[in-house]
Amino acid sequence: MTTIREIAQLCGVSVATVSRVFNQPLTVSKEKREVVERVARELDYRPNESARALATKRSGLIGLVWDTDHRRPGWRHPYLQELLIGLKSALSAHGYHLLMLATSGSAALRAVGASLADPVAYVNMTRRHHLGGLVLIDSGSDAPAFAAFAQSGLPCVAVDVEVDGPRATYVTSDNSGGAAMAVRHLVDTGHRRIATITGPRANRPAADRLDGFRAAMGEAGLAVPPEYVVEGDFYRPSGQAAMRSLIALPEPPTAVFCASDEMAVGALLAARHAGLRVPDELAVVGFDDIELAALVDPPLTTLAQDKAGIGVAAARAVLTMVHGGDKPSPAFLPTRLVVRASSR
Amino acid sequence: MTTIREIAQLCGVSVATVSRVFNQPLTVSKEKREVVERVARELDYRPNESARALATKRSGLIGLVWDTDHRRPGWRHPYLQELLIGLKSALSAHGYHLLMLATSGSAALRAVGASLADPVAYVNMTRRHHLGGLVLIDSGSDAPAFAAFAQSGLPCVAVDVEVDGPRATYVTSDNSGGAAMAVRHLVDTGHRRIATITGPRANRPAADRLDGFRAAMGEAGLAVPPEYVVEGDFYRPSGQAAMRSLIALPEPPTAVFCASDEMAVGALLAARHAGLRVPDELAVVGFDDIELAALVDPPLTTLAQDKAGIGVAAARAVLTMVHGGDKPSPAFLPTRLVVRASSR
DNA sequence: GGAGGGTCTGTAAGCGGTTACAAAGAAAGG
DNA sequence: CCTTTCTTTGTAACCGCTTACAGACCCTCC
Repeated sequence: MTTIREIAQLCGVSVATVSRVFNQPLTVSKEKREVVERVARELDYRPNESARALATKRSGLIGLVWDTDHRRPGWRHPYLQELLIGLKSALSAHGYHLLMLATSGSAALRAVGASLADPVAYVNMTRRHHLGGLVLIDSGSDAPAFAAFAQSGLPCVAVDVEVDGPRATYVTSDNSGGAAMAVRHLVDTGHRRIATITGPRANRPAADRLDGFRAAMGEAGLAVPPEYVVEGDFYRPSGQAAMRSLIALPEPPTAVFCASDEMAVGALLAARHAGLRVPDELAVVGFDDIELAALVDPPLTTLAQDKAGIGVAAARAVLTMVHGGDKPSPAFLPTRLVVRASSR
Repeated sequence: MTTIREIAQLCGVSVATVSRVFNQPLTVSKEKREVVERVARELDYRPNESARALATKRSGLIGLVWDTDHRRPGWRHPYLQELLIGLKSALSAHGYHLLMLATSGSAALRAVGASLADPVAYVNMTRRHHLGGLVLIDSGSDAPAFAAFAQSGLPCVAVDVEVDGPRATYVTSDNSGGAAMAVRHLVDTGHRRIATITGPRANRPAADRLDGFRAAMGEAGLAVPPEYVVEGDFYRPSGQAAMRSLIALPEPPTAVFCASDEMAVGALLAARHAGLRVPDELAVVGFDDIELAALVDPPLTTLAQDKAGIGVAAARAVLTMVHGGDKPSPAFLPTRLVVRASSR
């Protein structure tokens, strides 16, 4: 690897001048600048990132905190891949790389005494690596830990979790708006008895979807009896169980809005087991637009999240703060109603 | 952040001694070692990774090269999430973090003139960040670029792509063994006319699956007419098209082994459109065991890959080389036949 | 012609670690 | 008791880059 010193020597200038050419080009005379640039190009010079990070206390790295939930080993993020694509492309565009930090439960973190339950060590890690900021991806039960990150003062952007702190914000879909769209769609197709299967009460997106559901039902002049609101946990089995209980009601709903596609698939299964025809006897609407949604039978009407867009928004937010900007307000990305055969 | 110098001062020893306590503890007398360790713990000292990387030319980072294929924007890795979980947990266990490198097509790489087609810049990036090695995740068309990485001399481990180089190896499933299992299963359930829909010819796992198919058919004493081997591209539409052509044959197969679940789902769709009952009139077996496989109608018999295990194996292989070991031979992880209703 | 003010450049002191080398002290051997 | 050897420690150079500071040079203006 060629160093700044070799270039300086070849060009007959000092190392400071070479460094300036790359960092504050305008302070160097045109002639020297051009010579240095030419030589650097010929030698394919790239600054050593470790040295640069050491000297400037900044590295071109953004940390990614994504812990796999060991209490729910089968749990999968509904759109991790698209999220990463968005994140990565937006970060790349600004010359940043994404560092996936070691997870809790790992020897690496145990060695430094860290776990998501003890975010201090994570924050420490961030400083040691001179990370510019953190992107926090929820794995179902990290919200309390994320709150601690947010308090640390590091630039933090959480995805689908509400956090607050001096330099912390979050990005999520317009969950209440999406839920409202679902309700309006069901009302438009003639339904009056509409139930919902919610996500965990403590989960912000889940709460917002429920709020949106209630608001839109109110606007449509429809009542929401308490037994029409069943709490699930976003996973398929809970959707199936919830649907079973709804079907068993004396006056079962004719339509159900599920706060996740996984639960909606569970609801479809329960309906099938009960011999209910979808969408004729029961309409089902999900949320997420996971790949599966288009492929189940019948294909699922759902609210598509702008998955990559959420990644891009998270990247932008963290970069804004890294570059010294004020913390952006939380972003709520629009969802899109995708009507398929499970509601007609 | 506390530094080594502060600790040295507090303990009344030199910085060299403190450094030794962490790097070569046995060369320091027990008394001093204990004092330093105690003080370090009290001050919650952690070495600065940038400084350490600069001095040792080693960072605790492994690079991840995963480019999203811009020519196939909809393409998704069939098991990225599980792969990352495996990778990350195995790397974490040894104190390494995973650095997702900026992708081609990004400003970051254009700035340094890089793209996957020009791996030199990637390699350069690896050196600048003092990365220990690279894990290469195929996005469908990166094999040529990966070959160049492998030649660079950096420790490289590719997933599902065959590479060779001084310190390059790869990890994949036992593709031929899996395919053979599929054939034996179909033969056992009474099939004689068995066709296959393959992946792209240039793809190593696809080729291996075809080899395994042929070998097992040979062992069973069954012929494989050329029209029973149709090339697909792993994606659903190609599976659907291939199945259509198979159904149109004068003597159509009674069973088909698809080299991916995506294509198998396509085959199911084609069968449904043609009015063929699965599994009675046509048995279908896939490969991968993606989440979808269990949920299509009928649920798909498939060969489950040890997705997280592949990540773990890749991590182990790269760490072996990082720690100076010889390059491990390619790993072929066993697959597991999951029999579902699409073949009975 | 000299003071005042830019512009450009080099010197050198960091950033926070690691480690070669030398020195000091202790232990072992003759 | 002296030499040799081993253990332990400190000094200082170095990793490669950034940047504060000061000096050199050239203009402009009075």
